[in-house]
Amino acid sequence: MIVRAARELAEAEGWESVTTRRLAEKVDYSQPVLYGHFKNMDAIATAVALEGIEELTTVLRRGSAADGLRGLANAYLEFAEAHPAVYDAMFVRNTDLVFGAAESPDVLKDAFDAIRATVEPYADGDAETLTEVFWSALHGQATLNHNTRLRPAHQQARADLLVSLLTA
Amino acid sequence: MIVRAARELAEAEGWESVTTRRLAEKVDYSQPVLYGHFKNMDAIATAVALEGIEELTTVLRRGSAADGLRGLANAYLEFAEAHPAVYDAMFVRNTDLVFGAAESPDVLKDAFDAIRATVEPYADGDAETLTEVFWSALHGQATLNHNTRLRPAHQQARADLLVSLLTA
DNA sequence: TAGATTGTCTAGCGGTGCTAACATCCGGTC
DNA sequence: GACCGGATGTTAGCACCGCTAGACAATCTA
Repeated sequence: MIVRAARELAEAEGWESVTTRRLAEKVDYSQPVLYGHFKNMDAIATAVALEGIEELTTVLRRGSAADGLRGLANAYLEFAEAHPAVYDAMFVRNTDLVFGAAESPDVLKDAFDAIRATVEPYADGDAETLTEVFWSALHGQATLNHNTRLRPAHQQARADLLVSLLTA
Repeated sequence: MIVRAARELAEAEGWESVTTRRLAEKVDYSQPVLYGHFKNMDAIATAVALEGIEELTTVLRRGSAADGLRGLANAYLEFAEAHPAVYDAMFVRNTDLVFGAAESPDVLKDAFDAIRATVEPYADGDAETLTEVFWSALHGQATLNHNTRLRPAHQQARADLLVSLLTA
């Protein structure tokens, strides 16, 4: 319930508006109650991030099932554009989530595996590295799209060109 | 002088530690003096960003002169790693800088041109889009490297693989 | 010399994350 | 049925934040 409120508020007004007081008001409790459920404010954002990663994994699987690498890329970029605040919590804001390690939460590994499964056929030996490169490229496009540091009209062209670099 | 202090403080302790009070103390003035020189806190970060973009442009030119596309990529990633706070101000934090438009500051256009000049020979027609894609890919690697969301030991392998995708 | 301008200060507003101290209810025990 | 302890909630407050109003001194201009 707290997590849902945080997500809605972040998506509506950005994370800088997600304060403990406003969150408490939204869930109709007093402020210190939040600290009974979460260690601090960042832990709430982390919970939103984990939720988002699970959702991303399913849309990636669906996208790549429908249209391979191109479907994967489009699904990724569409998710980032549709849920920018959640995406921020996942991959931009600092969290204490541990990525790419044995002790990482399973949802993180699942998301990474979803990408790797689709990228693997195009790898020349080192699938792990190509997965990281492809993911990074998508992540770069997602974040730079978001704050209009790239030409908005050419988003699909960029996605297509990235895919063609791997498939060519 | 304010800009230098902000940059040093951000690089030493992160932007969340760059407060008007600490900044004022560092330059040995009282807090309101800052607002005589800058509209607000974000404007100070923007000034740091512009400084950083100029520096990035020169290291990119030097890198690509020495080693072409590979030199460009390495120069970019090394700059981001060496000056993470400045890089944040440039491309991660929200600024009111306008990218990719006619009214953009010249330093922004120069930086983009530095990348395009090196990428262009590998473009199949649309150099502008390939430049955006390549830049996005570098940016993604830089940011995901930074908060250890990729395997630290494989940084060079990722850069090389990205370059090989264009040159192959 | 009188007045305007410039530069800097102290003080304070409303907001932030977070915590200590106190109230209140609710389930289990004699 | 009386009592007690642990949840679960509260109010109040700390130290900090960005930012601004108003007072004051120094300097420049006429």
